[in-house]
Amino acid sequence: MEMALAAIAGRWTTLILRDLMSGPCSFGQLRQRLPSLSAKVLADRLRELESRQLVTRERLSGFPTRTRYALTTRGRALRPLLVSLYETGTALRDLADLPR
Amino acid sequence: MEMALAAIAGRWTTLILRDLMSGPCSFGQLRQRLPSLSAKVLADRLRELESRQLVTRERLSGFPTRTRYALTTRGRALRPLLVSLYETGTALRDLADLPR
DNA sequence: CGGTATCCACGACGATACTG
DNA sequence: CAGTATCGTCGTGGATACCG
Repeated sequence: MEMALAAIAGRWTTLILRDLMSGPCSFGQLRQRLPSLSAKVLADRLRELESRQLVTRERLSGFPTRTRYALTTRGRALRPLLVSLYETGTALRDLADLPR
Repeated sequence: MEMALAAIAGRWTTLILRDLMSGPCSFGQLRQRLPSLSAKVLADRLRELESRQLVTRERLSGFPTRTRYALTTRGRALRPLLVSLYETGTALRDLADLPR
């Protein structure tokens, strides 16, 4: 459990992973999908995910620079966990305030 | 996903929930199972879990005082998530350092 | 476009001591 | 036994400004 929690630790991390689940993204694309997230925090998260070997970073040639972030095999291994987070959230919502 | 993450937020929270999954516990029993956790932090977590309606607190009569913590229906709804955390952790361990 | 560099505020965590 | 009170530290997240 600690390994999995460490993988998704940090605010916004799960949302970034979710976006990458549907395919590689550039830095700017991620910013567009997560507008309330500053560049610094997004860069922090991506560096963390890279160091955890969940995401790869690839600089594309040309100018202006483009960067491509993609999930690794380890990163894709998190998909069932994200699904479980979603399903659990739904279950909690359905049980909100009603029973014991 | 935010609902589920909010439910398990906080250090030690998942471990406390896991212990309660196997049945109600007293404060002291939880301390025994989580020796590296101070009384203050355990009390903090239990108050949070209570306010999130995931755990109930029941004071038993007699002296010295005993307290019984138990999961609510909402709390039990977290079981699949804890299982998924465990399985994902195992999967990450199996993929450690090896492939892309 | 894709980031860094600074700086700050706030809150979580934890140690220690004490109490009904 | 089951907590509360107090206090300090440290890290995280965020705002803002700037750079190759």
